Amino acid sequence: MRWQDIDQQPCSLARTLAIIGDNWTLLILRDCFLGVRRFDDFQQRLGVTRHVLSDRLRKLTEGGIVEKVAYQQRPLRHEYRLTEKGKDLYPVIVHLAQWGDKYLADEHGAPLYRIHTRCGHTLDAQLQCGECGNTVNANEVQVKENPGFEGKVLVNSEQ
Amino acid sequence: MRWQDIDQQPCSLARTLAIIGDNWTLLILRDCFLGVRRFDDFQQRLGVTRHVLSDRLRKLTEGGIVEKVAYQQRPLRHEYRLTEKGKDLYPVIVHLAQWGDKYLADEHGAPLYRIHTRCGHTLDAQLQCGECGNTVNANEVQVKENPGFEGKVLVNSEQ
DNA sequence: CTAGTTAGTTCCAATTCGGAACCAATAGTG
DNA sequence: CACTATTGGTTCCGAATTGGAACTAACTAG
Repeated sequence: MRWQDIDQQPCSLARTLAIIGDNWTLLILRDCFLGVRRFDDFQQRLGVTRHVLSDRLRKLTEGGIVEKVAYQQRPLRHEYRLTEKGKDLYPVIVHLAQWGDKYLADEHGAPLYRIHTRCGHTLDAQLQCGECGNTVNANEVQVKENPGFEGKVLVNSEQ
Repeated sequence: MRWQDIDQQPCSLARTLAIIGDNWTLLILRDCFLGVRRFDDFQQRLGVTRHVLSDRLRKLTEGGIVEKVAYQQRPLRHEYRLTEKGKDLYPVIVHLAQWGDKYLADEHGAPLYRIHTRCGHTLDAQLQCGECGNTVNANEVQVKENPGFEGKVLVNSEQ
């Protein structure tokens, strides 16, 4: 199977990764959340080649994660802004960054840190259940199959 | 810049993505969390070619996210199991899947759903601050630069 | 002896990437 | 006016990676 056909799979994660799962896209989103909006700024910060950047931004735009907004006429120029749909990916970015802070930081420590302005502390991101409000541990989650999608899962044995 | 040099960047997210950010790896991790452990099972479920799978599993092993465990001698055979470090990526997987459930499901709905066994409800994953216990919104987080890493960030303007 | 199982490796053609140059539309400078 | 800079791309080419298929190694079962 080719990677570009991965969105055909009956899996929400696979379809999500078809839009944002390739090599540069999550880094582009990191920069979006840091406020970067312009083509050349992305290109210089990331060091990605211009046609790959162009391709990824096109896919993000088609996926409704960012939108092109004209910020001037004459000459017409656009910038890329996160949509609400795009902003909903924030927990993914935070958890990825925090995992890197925890496991991959060098002797200088993490380059960035995040403050939860509401409580004033460094953000310690946790997975929370919106129903009961408790912090969720991986082993407290049970995966079930939607009847109608049979035989695509494997939920057996202790993980 | 080549993708394989991305781990040189002073960014936790970039270094994380150097291990798990390429095309198939997050799908491999999805299957890990569903209990898949064996080479051929990964291969058949994902449809990825065998040498790409081999390469990705090697990187995950080198990164300490999974470990090879012998499950039989004669002939010696190994399976791949998530380490604690790997299990710490669970929030990433859940948020990616939930985002797909919300935005990309087709008429049949999401193929899988997750139950928070502690409260019995469908898991509604939220970003939580471990310090204050509250649910965190993206605009309640302020990014600061670690002094010593100057000029790599861009925290201006409303996102 | 033959077939099957499992975890890979090897080979080749096709696709994608990295690097660099180039293009279009316009503004600013001398 | 000519020349340079800015911005957001596109085009080209050689190099690297991928997809698909076949093959290998080390056994076990019948």
